[in-house]
Amino acid sequence: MSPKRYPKKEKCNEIAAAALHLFAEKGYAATSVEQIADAAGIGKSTVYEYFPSKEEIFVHAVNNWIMDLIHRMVEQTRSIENPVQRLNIFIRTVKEVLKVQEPDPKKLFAEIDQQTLMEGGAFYKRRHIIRDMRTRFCDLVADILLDGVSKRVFRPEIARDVSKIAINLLAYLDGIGMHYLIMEEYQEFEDQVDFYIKGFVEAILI
Amino acid sequence: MSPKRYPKKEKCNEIAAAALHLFAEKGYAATSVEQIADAAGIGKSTVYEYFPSKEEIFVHAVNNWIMDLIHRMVEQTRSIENPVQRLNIFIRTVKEVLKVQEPDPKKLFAEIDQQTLMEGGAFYKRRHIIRDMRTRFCDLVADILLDGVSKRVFRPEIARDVSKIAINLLAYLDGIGMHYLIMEEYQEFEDQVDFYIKGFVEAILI
Amino acid sequence: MSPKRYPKKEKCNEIAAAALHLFAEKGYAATSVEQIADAAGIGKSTVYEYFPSKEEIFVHAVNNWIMDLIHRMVEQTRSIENPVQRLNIFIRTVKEVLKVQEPDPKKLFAEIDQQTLMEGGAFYKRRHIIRDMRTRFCDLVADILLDGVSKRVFRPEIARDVSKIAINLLAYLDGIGMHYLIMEEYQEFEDQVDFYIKGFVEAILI
Amino acid sequence: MSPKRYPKKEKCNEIAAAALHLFAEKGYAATSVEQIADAAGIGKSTVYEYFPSKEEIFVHAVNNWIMDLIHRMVEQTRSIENPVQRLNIFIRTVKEVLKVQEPDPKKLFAEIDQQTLMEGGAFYKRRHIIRDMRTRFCDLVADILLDGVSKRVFRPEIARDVSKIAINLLAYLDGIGMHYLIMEEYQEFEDQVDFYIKGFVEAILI
DNA sequence: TATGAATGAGCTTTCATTCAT
DNA sequence: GATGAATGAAAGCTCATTCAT
Repeated sequence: MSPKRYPKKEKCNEIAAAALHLFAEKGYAATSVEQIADAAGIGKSTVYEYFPSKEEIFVHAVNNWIMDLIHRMVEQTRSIENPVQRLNIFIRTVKEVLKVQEPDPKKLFAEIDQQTLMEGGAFYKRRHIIRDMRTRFCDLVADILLDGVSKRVFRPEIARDVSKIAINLLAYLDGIGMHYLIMEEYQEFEDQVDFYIKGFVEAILI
Repeated sequence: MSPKRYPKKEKCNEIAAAALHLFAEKGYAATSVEQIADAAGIGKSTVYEYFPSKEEIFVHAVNNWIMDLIHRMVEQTRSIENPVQRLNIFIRTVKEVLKVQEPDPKKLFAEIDQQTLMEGGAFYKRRHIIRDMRTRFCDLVADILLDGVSKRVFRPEIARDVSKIAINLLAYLDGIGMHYLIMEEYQEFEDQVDFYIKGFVEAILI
Repeated sequence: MSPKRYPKKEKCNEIAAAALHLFAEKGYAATSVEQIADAAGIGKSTVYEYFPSKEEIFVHAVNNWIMDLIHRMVEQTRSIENPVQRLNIFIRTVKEVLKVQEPDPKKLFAEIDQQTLMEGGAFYKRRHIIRDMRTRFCDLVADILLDGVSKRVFRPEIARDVSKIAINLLAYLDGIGMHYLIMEEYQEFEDQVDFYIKGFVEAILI
Repeated sequence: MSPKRYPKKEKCNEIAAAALHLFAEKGYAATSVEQIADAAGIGKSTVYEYFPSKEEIFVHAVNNWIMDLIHRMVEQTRSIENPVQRLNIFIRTVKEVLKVQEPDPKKLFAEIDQQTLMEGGAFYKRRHIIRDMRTRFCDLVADILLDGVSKRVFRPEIARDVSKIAINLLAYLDGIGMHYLIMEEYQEFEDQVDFYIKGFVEAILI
């Protein structure tokens, strides 16, 4: 609303975006505010005109990034009628997201988890943000599954365990992303996921 | 050979063990060498008699811990004849390992992943150690599966994809551990894993 | 002359007044120009339209405050005929001044002393301002005493030492203000001063 | 007791002593830890081996200094039989203490008062230390006065108000010290005090 | 072997001040 | 006349590492 506020918000996002790349590359601890300032093309102390602390930069940057991610996931899968296709589109979107190189989302997830877990981490006292995000991802998957059940495409008995199934699917995707990040055989990653999903779909199809 | 070498190795392990707990609790970056020395009951500079750097302590500690872990996994599952039971024992051992409180293995895995991924991390130039470990876990699972195939308990067609299946199973276990670490509903963790494994076994049983 | 000049002066005083409260509350060093600007309801850089530096704000603010103080002291005591009563009115005015809560004059005096004494303090190179003020207070007391002598109410021999006596009285008032500021038994403050003054008056009365 | 502790304590005192001079000269805020380190002939970070913060250096330094001051005052006046002489010795010691150039005690008192008064000052949450000190000085004076009363040298009626009298005497000494620090006519300082004390003694002598 | 002591390099953060608009 | 934006300089503090003993 206020005409003054927008440029400030805009710049906040610019700084946060620059920071996100560094955090993904080197991690939170190893990224200095000076590096963030350099990457954003401003002076070190200027950063503090927009954020009260390094921690806040991280939280803001991650928040922006995750919100955008969730938004895209929802958008991509929203209007598709066929549940199997919808599930496939969801998986394709996940794979696409994980394929991005800059900033590498797998590294970011690792960093976020770290900062959520460790005492004194940037998200340690804000787990709720991370939990919310995970919950929303689960809800998205659960929604697709229940939609499939109601359209008599997926087996009716999965309705009862839909939340467990969604969590397990996301846990797998988390884990396999991490695995290939460390193993670095990126080319096999998609095959591997496809193989998993094939079994997954088979198991829930009527 | 040298009679002095043995006590040196012993003490290395003592220090590494003390360090491991701190690394798991607070993370690598937030653990200072002084804290490690205190925990090991020695002077700060004495630590440098046994390790050339903080990084080396981490690598050594993690190495010890993982080697022990793998050894235990192999031991537990080695001599069991029934493939289904063997798989269940494997899963039970994994769950038991993940249940340990001190040092929390889930946090350690997160920290290890972090240090493997991030530029300048302690394992960044030693990914091979972490990869080896993952490979050995995969081999263990693959071994169980192939054993089941050859005993005509598991479907023969899984033999072709045994490596993919093993990787996927471990990825899931990784991911679900992380999930519950962040969501903190520990009590549901075992249920969730059991639910997954039930579907998994059903899918591979003849 | 210039019609613009007057509003400028007005605003200077407004800013200085706002600053004075902050200086009294938190001290010179701990008060930032931003806080002063906020308190004055203007932008930070606008402050620099009216003052060339933070130091100048302090000097101006203190100057205004002290000038007003002296003026009031003189006004209150000017027209009283009876020397004893005049002295009492003077003391009563001092006590009243020291009782003010916002801005606390004792804290201000402490801050002024500090800034006068310490190398690089705001008044370090302008001691003359503070000295002038002290001199004028002394002169006021001396005037009261000499008036009493000439009216044959105070002992004639004090005339010779009138300046010493005045300085000592003011030194005492300074010191006792500070004492009670630190000891925080404000309620006893007036009793203590009255006790002192009683002795003082007895000693100089014929 | 512990043989390790003593050298540490010794060095603490050395650093504190070096710091005291700087604090007296430039004030607490304007003295940087680096300057303290330089003055003590050690590296900046070495200071933090001995003190956890700059504030603690100040508190320690002031504490040492004040304890020594009180000790000397007590020593000087302890064994004197004649109450008038004892009072004079007390005053002489005060004057001597205030005459010291390095570190200037008057400046230090000003700085201590400042740090006691201002929110967030080094002594703000430790007023009790400063109050204790003031109380001990008062007790010393009160002791001298009561001794004089019991020896029938000082008027018996002062016994009732001994505490008030002591406070007033010290307030005066505080104030006059400050006065001459600002006015810088040091040479007149002693005359002025002597003049005051002469009147003071006359008033209490039988 | 063991360590107390020392430190340099680097971090996050603050703030008085400048300047284009 | 007023200010939002930017910043250089400096502060307090941490910590892995070195070294003499």
